[in-house]
Amino acid sequence: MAAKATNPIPSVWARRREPEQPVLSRDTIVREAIAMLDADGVEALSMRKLGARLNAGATSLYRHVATKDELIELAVDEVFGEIPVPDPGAADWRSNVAMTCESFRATTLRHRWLGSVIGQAGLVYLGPNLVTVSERMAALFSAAGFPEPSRAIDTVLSYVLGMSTTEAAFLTTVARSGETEAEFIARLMPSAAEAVAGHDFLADAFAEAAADAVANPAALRDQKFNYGLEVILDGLALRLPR
Amino acid sequence: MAAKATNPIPSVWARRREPEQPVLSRDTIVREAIAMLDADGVEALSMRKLGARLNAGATSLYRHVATKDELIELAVDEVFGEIPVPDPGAADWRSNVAMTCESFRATTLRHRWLGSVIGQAGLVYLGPNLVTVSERMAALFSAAGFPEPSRAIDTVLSYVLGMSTTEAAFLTTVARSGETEAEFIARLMPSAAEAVAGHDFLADAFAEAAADAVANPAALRDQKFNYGLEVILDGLALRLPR
DNA sequence: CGTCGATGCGAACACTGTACGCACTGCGGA
DNA sequence: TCCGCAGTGCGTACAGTGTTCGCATCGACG
Repeated sequence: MAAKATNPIPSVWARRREPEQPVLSRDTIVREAIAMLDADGVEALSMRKLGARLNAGATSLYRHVATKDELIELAVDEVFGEIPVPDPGAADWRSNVAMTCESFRATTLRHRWLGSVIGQAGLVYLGPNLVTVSERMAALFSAAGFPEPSRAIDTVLSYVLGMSTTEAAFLTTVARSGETEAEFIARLMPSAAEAVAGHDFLADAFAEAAADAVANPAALRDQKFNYGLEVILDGLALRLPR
Repeated sequence: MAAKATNPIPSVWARRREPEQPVLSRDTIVREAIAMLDADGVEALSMRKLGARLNAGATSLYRHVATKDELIELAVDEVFGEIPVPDPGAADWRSNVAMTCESFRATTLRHRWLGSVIGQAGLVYLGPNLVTVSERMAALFSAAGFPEPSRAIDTVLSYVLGMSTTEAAFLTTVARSGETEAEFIARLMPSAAEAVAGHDFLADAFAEAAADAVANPAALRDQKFNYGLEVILDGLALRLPR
């Protein structure tokens, strides 16, 4: 009874060697979960696989994390910690806000699962890192003299979230195809052309953009993002007093 | 061998009575899937339950739909068909675009799963209804004289998608709590206050908005949405020639 | 009447998240 | 020195999941 069948002779040599491994803790679990999410997307994260990566049984994780959803919440807030927001004095408010938005976008594209899980759960997390980002953005807009900083924040963040989530989803599809972005777009072209056939305005836009799209897709996405960002910053500027 | 053990005596009376039911077809499947998604959200949709609702076995659905993901794609495009886009001549371009955005938002809030599945799969669907919406929006911006209609479309749609996805996720959480929106917010207040404590700008904003938030949450959401929309329309207006 | 393509479906496979209870550890107190 | 205890890991099990496969049955057509 004292010795299991699989380990009949409990000798000194057989005891305690795992502690070389970094021990199971909430932080290591979250870190490894983020690594898995980055590598294979949100539907590839399973508690069993995550446990295996940590040399642990699947159900051991539940000692440190209440549920898989909670684990994902933790991962989301962890990732929000990667978004730097400059101090109000760093530059003019437009540059400061623009830089923050670029960082947000970069983070969303680096962790392409972010947008989709935010879409599922909303921004109701109230995790410390998200709160910090919000606070520092509020500081930016307040210093610039905006009467309703939180309105401005909501506007800007909604745009960035919507745009970069769409981008991330697209890039995920591309990655899954095993092709480069340009190859994928080239392969998509015929069916896209067919889809817009008969729709005059879209057909025009398609004809114009097609060449650039395969030539330098990433640059095109950057331009698209920046166009919308400038539109919003212009619109906000009109709301500054005087 | 001709008669199964479960149905030993094939009599006339036991034969063919289901055809009273509307027959299994792609359209009825998609329609019923949307109903289930609306009722219980995306993670409550399973092929077995959907089959049961249609008085069919789970695997029968695969005769009409290649995969669950494809079924969801079909559901998404179906729902895009609910978004009316006015003709360019209906009113001035600002009103036309604003109406379209309101419709988009309303549809996203009516089908609260929409945002989250778009976040997962992107807008690469190219379904006919999405194409139609895009075409008609392009017509709107072109008629107004915008030099780059598709850029304007992307900007506006990204904002609406981001904002209403966040809204929908929040409303889903509320619905799951069984409370009204105001009750839920009231219950959330203490932990929100704790989360923003020590963050001066957020604490200010919180103190200002707290009362309105419980008094009329829906109106507050409307205002928030319209603020951002007006910002973007202002920004776009600056890009009109002359 | 016989054949054929389309349709429905039961069983099975490989997974999933998670509840439960047992085994083992190191530590504080008697 | 020993005991008990709190914390941690994990094997097992359950109720589901999406999807494949092969068989049964149907209406239509030659």
